[in-house]
Amino acid sequence: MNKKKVSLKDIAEKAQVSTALVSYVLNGKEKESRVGHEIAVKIKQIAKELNYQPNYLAKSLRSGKTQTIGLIIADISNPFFANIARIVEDEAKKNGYTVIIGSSDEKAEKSWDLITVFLNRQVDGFIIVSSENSEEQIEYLIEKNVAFVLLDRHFPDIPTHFVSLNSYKAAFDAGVHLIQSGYKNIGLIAYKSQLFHMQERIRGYRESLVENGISFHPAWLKEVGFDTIDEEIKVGIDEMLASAFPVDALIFATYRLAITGLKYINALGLKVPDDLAIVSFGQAEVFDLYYCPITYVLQPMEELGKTAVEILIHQLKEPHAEKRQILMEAQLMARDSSRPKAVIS
Amino acid sequence: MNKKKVSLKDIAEKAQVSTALVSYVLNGKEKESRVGHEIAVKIKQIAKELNYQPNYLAKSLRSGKTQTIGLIIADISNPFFANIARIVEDEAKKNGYTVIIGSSDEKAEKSWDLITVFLNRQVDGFIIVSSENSEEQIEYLIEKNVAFVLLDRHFPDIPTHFVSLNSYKAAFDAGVHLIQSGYKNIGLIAYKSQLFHMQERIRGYRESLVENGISFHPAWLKEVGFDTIDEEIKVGIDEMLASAFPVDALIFATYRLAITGLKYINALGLKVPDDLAIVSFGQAEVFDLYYCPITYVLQPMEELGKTAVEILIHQLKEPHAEKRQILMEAQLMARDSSRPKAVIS
DNA sequence: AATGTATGTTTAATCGATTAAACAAAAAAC
DNA sequence: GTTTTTTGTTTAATCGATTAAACATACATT
Repeated sequence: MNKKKVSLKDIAEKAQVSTALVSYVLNGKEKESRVGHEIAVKIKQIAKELNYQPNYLAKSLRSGKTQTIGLIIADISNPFFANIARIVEDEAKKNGYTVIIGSSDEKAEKSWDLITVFLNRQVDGFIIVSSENSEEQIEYLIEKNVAFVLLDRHFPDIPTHFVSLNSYKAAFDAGVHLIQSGYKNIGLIAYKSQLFHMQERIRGYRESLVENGISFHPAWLKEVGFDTIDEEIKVGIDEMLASAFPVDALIFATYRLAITGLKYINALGLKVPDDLAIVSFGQAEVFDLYYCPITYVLQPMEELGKTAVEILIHQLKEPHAEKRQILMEAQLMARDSSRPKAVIS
Repeated sequence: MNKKKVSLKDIAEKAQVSTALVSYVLNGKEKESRVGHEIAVKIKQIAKELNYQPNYLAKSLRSGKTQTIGLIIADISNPFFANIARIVEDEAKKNGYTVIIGSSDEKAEKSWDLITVFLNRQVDGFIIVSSENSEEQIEYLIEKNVAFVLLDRHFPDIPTHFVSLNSYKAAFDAGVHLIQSGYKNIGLIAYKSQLFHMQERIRGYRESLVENGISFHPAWLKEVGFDTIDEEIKVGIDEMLASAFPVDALIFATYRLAITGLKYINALGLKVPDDLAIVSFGQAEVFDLYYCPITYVLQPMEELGKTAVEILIHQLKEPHAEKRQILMEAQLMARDSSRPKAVIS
C-alpha cells in the first residue's frame, strides 16, 4: 500500500483552498456552509480526478462512530451460524455498516476476548450469540453503555434487547408431532448447558410427553458436553436404545448434535424412521439429502438476522429506547424421518 | 457507549505526567526511553486501575497499520468458504490480526465494492477468492501496491501471490478413478466460467478420458450459470441421461453443484452408484451422511487457509519479496458412490 | 570550576478528517 | 457614506495515540 494515498489536503492544495472547504463540499454541506458554486464544482472535479477515497479511520476517530458491527457467534463454520452471518452481513451493508465476525467456540473466555478486541477497534455495537456463563460480559456491556442485541439466545434475568426462538414451543411441537405419529418412547439429545434456550428445549420436550400422558424416563434425556459430543452421543444413543424403555424416536436439540448423531445411527445400521424416527433443530442441506429426509424445526433465520440488525441500528440512534425482546416462532417441517409409525399387526 | 472511555490523557493526568511517558511505558519502551522506574510502576498501576484500553483507531491512524485483513469470498453461507473463513480467522488472530469478511456472490461488481469499502477502512491487506472478470481489480491492487493473496483461484497471466488447488490433477484423478472402477460414460457438471480453476477441472476431466481411450461426447459436459444452477442442472442431467451415450457416472466440479445435482438425482429416484456413480469436489458433512457416502476430492483446507494468511503477513513485512505461487494437491477420498461397477453377467 | 554525559521528562508535530469560530470582502440597508 | 448583513473562505482545535526533538537536571570527568 505504498503509492501515497490521496487525502483531503491533496485536493485542497490542488484546488488552492483550505481543507475545510473540501470537506464541506465532499460531504454535501455546500449549502449550509455557503461554499462558492464555482469552487465547489472545481473541488468535486478534482476529487473525482484523483479518485479520492476518504480515510475512515480518521473519520471515525473524529466522529466516534465506526459504522462497524461486531458479530460474535459460536462458530462460523457451522452452517447455522454461517447463514446467520450472511444475513447479518447483507443487512448491515444495506445500512452502511461493516461486520466483523468472531467465533467463540461456545467458550465464555474466547467471547470475552472478542468483545475486548472489538471494543478496542471501536465497533459501534454488537450482535451476540452468547456462550454459557457469559452473563458478566453482558453486564459489563450494559454498564459501559455499549449497544448490543442478543441473538438466538438470551438471559431471562438480564434485561437486554434480544431476538431468539421460542425454544420451548418448538421443542414441545416436535414432541407432540412424534407422539401423534405414533411414537411412544421419545428421546432428546441436548447440550449439557444452562443456557436458557437449551433448558427451554428440554422443558418443551418433557412437557410434550407429560401433556400426552407419557411418563418420562431419565434414560431418554442425554445432555452432552460441547467438547465431547462425539463420544458422548455414541454412549448416549447406546444407552437410550438399551434402556428398559428403548427409544423409537429421537429429537436433536441442534444441528451439530443431529449431524453427529446421524453419523452414528448410520454406523449402527439403524433405519430411519422404522428403527428410529428423527426430528432435529437447525436446518441444512443435509436434511434434504439424507436418504430419508429429516423432519426439522424451521427457524426464521432471515427474520432473526434482519431483526437483530434492525434493533441494533435503531438502538444506535436511540440509545435509551425500550428494550425490544422478541421470541420468534419456529415451524415444524414434517418429512419422512417422522412419518407415522408402521404398526405391527 | 456513553461512559467516557479512558484515554492516555486520563492516565497522564492522574499520574501527573505527560502522555508521552504513559505511551512509552504502556508500550514497553521504558528502557529505550529511560523512564523513571517509580513513575513507570505508577503508570502501569493506574492503567490497570482504570482498565485502560487503547483506541486502535488512533493507533492505526498514526501508524498506518490497522492489523486488519479483508477476506473476500464468494459466499460465507457456503460451507466450503465458511470453513476457509474459520481457518483464516483463527490463523489471523494468532498473529494479532482481525478479519473482515465480505461475500461477493461470484459477482465482480460486488467484489469491487468490497475492495473499495475495505480499502477505505484501511485494511492492511486482502485474501481474495476471485470472481470471474475481476482481473482489473487485481491489476488495480497491484498498481496501488496493496498487499494481497489470491485463494482457491488465480489468474495464470497475472503475477500474484496465490494459494490454490491443482484442479487439473484433481479432476484428472477423479476421472481416472471412475474409469478404473469400470465406468465408461462419465459426465462433468461445472460452472459456466472462464475462471482458471474451473477450466482446469474441465481440462483434467477430458484428459482423463482421452488418456484412457474413451472418446468424449459433448453431451457429457454441462456448464451451468451461477445464477441458474437449479434449472440448468436439471436440464443438464436429463440431457446427459437421454443422450446417445447415457452417462453412468457424474463428476461435480463444486460443492454447490453436487448438492443441487444430488437433490435432483434423488428426485428422479436414481440409485447411487448403480444407476449413477458420483464424485464431487468440495467436502461437507452431507457427503458422509448421504445414504451412499459420496466420493470426493479432499482439499487441504487447513493448509490452504493457513498458507494464505502466512503469505499475506509475510508480504506485509517484506513487500517486495518474490511472489509465492502455491498449487496444493487434492486427495481423492474413494467412498461407496464410486465403488466398482457391478457387471451384468 | 568548567565541561561532558547520563538520566528523566515535556513539548509539539503528526496521522486525516470535521467543524465551530474568526475573518474578510462584497452587497444591502438606512 | 456609514453601518449592517450576507456571502465566501480560512484558522485552528479536536479525536487518541506515537515519537523525534527539546529541555532540564543530576552526576561524572578532567
